[in-house]
Amino acid sequence: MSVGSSGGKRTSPSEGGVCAVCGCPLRPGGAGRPSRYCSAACRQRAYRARRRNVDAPPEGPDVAGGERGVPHLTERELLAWRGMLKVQSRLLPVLDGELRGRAEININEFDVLYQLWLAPGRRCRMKDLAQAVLVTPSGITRLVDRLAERGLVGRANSEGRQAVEAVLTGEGERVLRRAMEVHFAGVRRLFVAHLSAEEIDGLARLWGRLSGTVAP
Amino acid sequence: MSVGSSGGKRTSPSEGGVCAVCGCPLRPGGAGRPSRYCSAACRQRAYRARRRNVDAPPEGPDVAGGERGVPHLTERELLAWRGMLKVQSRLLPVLDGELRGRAEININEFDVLYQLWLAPGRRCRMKDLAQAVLVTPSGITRLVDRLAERGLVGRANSEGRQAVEAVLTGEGERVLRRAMEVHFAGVRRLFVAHLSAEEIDGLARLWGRLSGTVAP
DNA sequence: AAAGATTGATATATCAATCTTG
DNA sequence: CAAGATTGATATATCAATCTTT
Repeated sequence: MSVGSSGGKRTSPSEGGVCAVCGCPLRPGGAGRPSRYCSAACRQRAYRARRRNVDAPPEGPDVAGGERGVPHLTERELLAWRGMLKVQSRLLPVLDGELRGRAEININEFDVLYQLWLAPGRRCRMKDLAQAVLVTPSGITRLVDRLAERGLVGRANSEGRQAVEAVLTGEGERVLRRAMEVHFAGVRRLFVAHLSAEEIDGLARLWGRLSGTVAP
Repeated sequence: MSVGSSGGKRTSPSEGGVCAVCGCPLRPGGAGRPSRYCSAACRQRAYRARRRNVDAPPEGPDVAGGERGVPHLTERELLAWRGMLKVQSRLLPVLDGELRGRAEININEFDVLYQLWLAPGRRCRMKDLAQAVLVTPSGITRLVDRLAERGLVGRANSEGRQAVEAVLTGEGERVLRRAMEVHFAGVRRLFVAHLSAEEIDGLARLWGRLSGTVAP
């Protein structure tokens, strides 16, 4: 494919489909991409047929390499910033996977249960919960919906107030205890274990200072 | 609403709708939630009618507060970890918004253009690009699709190789230069400006060490 | 009217499968 | 077949609007 192509659409498989090579009916197929061929052999045959009429693909423009420094930041500062992004986006999927696999909740659901558990009375208004979990109001509504369907939290509208509160249930607390066991062990193994006591202190101080700079 | 309710569904607005109070036809309405009332007045009337037959909602279980320490981590270690999550998830939406508003790309699209710009020949295989941008293979396919539709990158399949390469176009580089101006100024203002030189160095070193611990 | 919660539409990521090519 | 890329289905977040209650 040549430069500038945006990978245009190919012919879609016919409805209720037959193999594009031999015409055999295709298996119904469940999730994932639907197949156009009844077997790997037919797929190969189609490939070889295509190969016969292609010519060498044109080259893309080879822009000369130049400066790579970025505006406004030194290399060191760039590393301090992008390193954080990298570390976090490598670690979070691992921690999320551990929770899904061993505690049946994802990492955002964990955060909701954890924040409720921290709060006095194991309860928190939706608005404050959204702040703590770092999602939007609609995000917290749907997170709580999912957890409520499983009986891990309830909704309360105590004393005729406008605000709705989410409340951690007994079952929710049981799930959370198991999840904390898994999750915080993971945080230690993947993050804390690689840092010195001074670095831990330094980070804790530094995050505290930065948290003040972008208001919630 | 009482505890344990999961906020069950309400009657949905009738198709092609009329006001639930006065029966007037509803305005067609564009995005967002469709309305059930023709005016705020009718909405209020429905509310007052509902109010007449509700009794005090039952209270939720008020679990006694207990221990709040978490397993496996000290308080300090917990701060060092959760502070990073908090700072990053507060800063990223701001930086994303700045890019969308002033450079017409989002922060993941920025990352793709930036990584291509860093690479020799302004080009990079899809697989390596996915690694650099920290998304899955299907994620990078779709990101490049979007950018290619706008002419900011192209696809090349040079020298009969299996791998596809994404290539930064001239237009892509123009957009990127503007975006870097906006973005890295934001990173300085929101992050770097609040740290000492020693802290910057410390962070850069520390991220380098951690990056090695969870393999790409 | 305003604060807070919810909802339909939508954007965009991942997952699980297939396609493409060597 | 294996490595790499793509795609349909799906999960889940945000956005823009309305609903709910004070």
